[in-house]
Amino acid sequence: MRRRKPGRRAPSARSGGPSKQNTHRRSVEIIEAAAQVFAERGYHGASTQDIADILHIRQASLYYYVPSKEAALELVCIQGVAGFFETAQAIASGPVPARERLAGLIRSHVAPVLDRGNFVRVFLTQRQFLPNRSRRRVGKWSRGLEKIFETVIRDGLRKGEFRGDLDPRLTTLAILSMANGVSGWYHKEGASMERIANEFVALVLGGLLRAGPATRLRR
Amino acid sequence: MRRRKPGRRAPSARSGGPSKQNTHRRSVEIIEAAAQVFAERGYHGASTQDIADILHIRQASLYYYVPSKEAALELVCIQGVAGFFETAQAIASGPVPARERLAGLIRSHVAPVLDRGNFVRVFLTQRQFLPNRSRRRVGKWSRGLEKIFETVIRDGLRKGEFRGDLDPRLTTLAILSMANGVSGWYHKEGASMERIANEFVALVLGGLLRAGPATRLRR
DNA sequence: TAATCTGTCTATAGGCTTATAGATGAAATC
DNA sequence: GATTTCATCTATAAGCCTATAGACAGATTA
Repeated sequence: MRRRKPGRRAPSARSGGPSKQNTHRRSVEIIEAAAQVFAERGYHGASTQDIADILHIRQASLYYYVPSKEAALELVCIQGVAGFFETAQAIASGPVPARERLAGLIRSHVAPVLDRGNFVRVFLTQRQFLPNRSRRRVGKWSRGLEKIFETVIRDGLRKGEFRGDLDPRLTTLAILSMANGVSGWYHKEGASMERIANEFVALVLGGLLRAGPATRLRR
Repeated sequence: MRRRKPGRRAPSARSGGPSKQNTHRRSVEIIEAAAQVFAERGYHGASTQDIADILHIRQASLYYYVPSKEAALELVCIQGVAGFFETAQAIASGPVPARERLAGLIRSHVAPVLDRGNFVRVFLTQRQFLPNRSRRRVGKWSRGLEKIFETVIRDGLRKGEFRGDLDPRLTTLAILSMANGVSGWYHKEGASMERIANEFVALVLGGLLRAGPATRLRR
């Protein structure tokens, strides 16, 4: 929809708004509602009216809490990645073998879909619509996360835990694609997140083939 | 200005627009442009003006070829899945072992990203915005494709090719998530599609762990 | 009690968007 | 040469969308 600046310029920063941070209970609700409609209809497909409807307030009232629709997207996206990076880093630097660290990374990567599914989905699919500045910022976190996975995989390769013929970069992308996909179908499947994570770990580490030299695939 | 070659069509039965199918060269270009902007900006984020800009025609001229923006999305999505199903079915019913059929399914699933990336991406990420009727239709194809993967996996399980403890449904979703993810990063990576497909097949069948009983993960 | 703060409301400007109507000129056909 | 067809153009209606301005009532504070 790509709107230009509508209306005239405000003489100064808006005087209203919740005095402090978005620590208000209501601010949290607003961002949750935004996450929900952005997840359901996409950023451009969602209107601020949709968000207001969920909260049973008027569309204009949103602007008491959030300066713009874009800012709401930014807040949602940030909450969609928040914690991922730190958690992953802690796991990746643990003292256990690479395969266990990778298993931990996978588990911790899919887990947030459970309680922050809307935020994760919006981050994964709508962050491209952020204004340049914040898009680059969340992009960095994203790439940082990739690097963490990749480093663990390289580590496992170097130590001989993993097959020597695999490409660390492509393997990283494959695992992340798999894990990120969960947010798209979790709510439609009956499986628990724990079971999904276990299955993913087993698949990534062991593959489908029954163990034994006779069944290895020729390449 | 900038007129194109005459269309050389049989007299049209309908009032406006190219008489037959979208067999027009120009119609093809229109849908390709739509696929491009829908892939880049999303269905709701793209305007018909954006499509027209690519083609260097006026926004209103699009309506000579396409009755509505929604119809354009439908055409793009249909081309995004077209062939997938038939190809997959042919591979799945082949006479080779399940692991080879699965490998073929994976290869044929990622391949179209090469030459129809925009269509595939739109299908994967924008089909939710189709009007109910066509959304259900492409949804059926989608679920049919899942079923094909799942059937091959169950087959490999039954015949003892695959590990007996894996969940066919979750494994299917994992593999499809992985394969579908490719459309999101292929254009940013240097790897060829063939290499990606090979890597995926190796990962899915063999896993990361170096073969041998000592390295199997405890669950 | 008066003054201030808080959260929400009404009203609306200004812009973008989809889609329709009808005009137009070049090419094809009669 | 006249007529029809094709592909595109101009103009515009009608509607939705974001964001701003300012009013207002209840709660809080001085």
